[in-house]
Amino acid sequence: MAQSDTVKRILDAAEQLFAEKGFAETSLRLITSKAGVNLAAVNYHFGSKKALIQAVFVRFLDPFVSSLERELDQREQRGDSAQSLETLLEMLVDQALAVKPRSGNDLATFMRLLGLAFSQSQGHLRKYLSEVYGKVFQRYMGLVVGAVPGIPPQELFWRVHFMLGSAAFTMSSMKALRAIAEAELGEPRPVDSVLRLMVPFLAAGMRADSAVAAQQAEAV
Amino acid sequence: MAQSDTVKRILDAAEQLFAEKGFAETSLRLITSKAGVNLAAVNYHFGSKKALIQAVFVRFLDPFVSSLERELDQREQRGDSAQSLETLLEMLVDQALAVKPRSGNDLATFMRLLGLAFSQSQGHLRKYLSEVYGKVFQRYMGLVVGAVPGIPPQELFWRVHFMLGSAAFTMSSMKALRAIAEAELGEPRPVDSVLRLMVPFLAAGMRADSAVAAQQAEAV
DNA sequence: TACTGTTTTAAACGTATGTTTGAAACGCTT
DNA sequence: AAGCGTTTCAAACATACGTTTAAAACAGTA
Repeated sequence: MAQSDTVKRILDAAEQLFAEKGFAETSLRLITSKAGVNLAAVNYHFGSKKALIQAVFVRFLDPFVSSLERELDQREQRGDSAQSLETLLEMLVDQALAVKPRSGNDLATFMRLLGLAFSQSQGHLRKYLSEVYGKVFQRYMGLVVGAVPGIPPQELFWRVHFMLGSAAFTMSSMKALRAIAEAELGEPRPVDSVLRLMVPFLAAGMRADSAVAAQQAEAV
Repeated sequence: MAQSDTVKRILDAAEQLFAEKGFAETSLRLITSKAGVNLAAVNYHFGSKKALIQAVFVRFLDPFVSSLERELDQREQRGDSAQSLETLLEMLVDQALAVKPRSGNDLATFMRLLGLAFSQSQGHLRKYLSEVYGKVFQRYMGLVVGAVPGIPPQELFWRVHFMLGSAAFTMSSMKALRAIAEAELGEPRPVDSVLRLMVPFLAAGMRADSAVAAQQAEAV
């Protein structure tokens, strides 16, 4: 028969708990009890906690990346190689929104995990991610660079990560922020709408005059 | 005589190690051995590990906040109530750069701790920080809002948090990102330079045309 | 049904952690 | 020098962790 759903239940529980509490703060006992499986199941099916962490990332990142690559291929064959920055950003938003939701898995979980991969990993996970997914990242980066002329590549590198930070932080605190927004402004705005709100913000930031140039202009 | 320097040595070691590895990943034994003091010293002088974490934040955040408040007072008395967004952002950068460095304490450590305060949101630390430092934060944000006219308040609310996200994420991943940047671009850019890179990016994003207006314009 | 490989289970292992303890060492006053 | 409160120290404590083990339960095949 097909493999029991133990593996899937472990991945589901781990994904959710990692996103909530981080890696070190989430114990295997917490994961397995939430998943309703035996403690030893993790080491039996995955080998170790480290391997489980990697497996969680592979499962949620692989479909996203393949989908993104497919979309990039399509646009390339259609010939529209030079795209506006807004189009490129909207494309990311659409891909993120297209990831099929699992049990207790929403967009916020996805983004929070992505943020954790950068801020919490001791080099081991980050290295793995950049090795496996670095190619798509660079391909996308190339299009972004092409859409933002006149900015030195070093500065562009940092701006892309400012962008990533905006997304990761906003999405990971989305629930809390929406509650605050509702209490203060009385307007509950849908999640995907908030995501789209980011597009003009980020696009304008990416296209801003170079920092050095701006400082020189101010000094005059 | 005055209290021995055990407390200071513990705080120095803890500050550096927390910034490097995070809270959960840093053991008291690692801290005390790096500080050259006995293991029990932490619980004797601080009471618990949690209390030590808070003490570390108080020590490096208090001077920063007081200095920031003093600067805000001065500008208020000088009458320049309406300031450009860039000026306000640069002000934050300057205050961060002005914190006097201790042994083995540089700007990167400061930034990483600040980022951890947000990203390690799970728990008492964030609540404590917002209670103690929330007043200055709101005062500063009021000035920021005043510097960005013509944007609906709901959208401004989210943009402020996009900004916050860029800063928090970049700060907490600063070290990792600098390593990547060096590997890919071969150019090690100093930390304060990265900080200043954020100013035009964030300012432009804050001032971008409203999302709805931008979408309508694209549809034409 | 008996056999075989896979999966699950309860229990234990070894290690690392935060914390506590009681005695020793220290610094200061008298 | 004697006394006293404070600080340091080595050692132990209790707990939680990731991992391993060996037996039991299971599923499919002959």
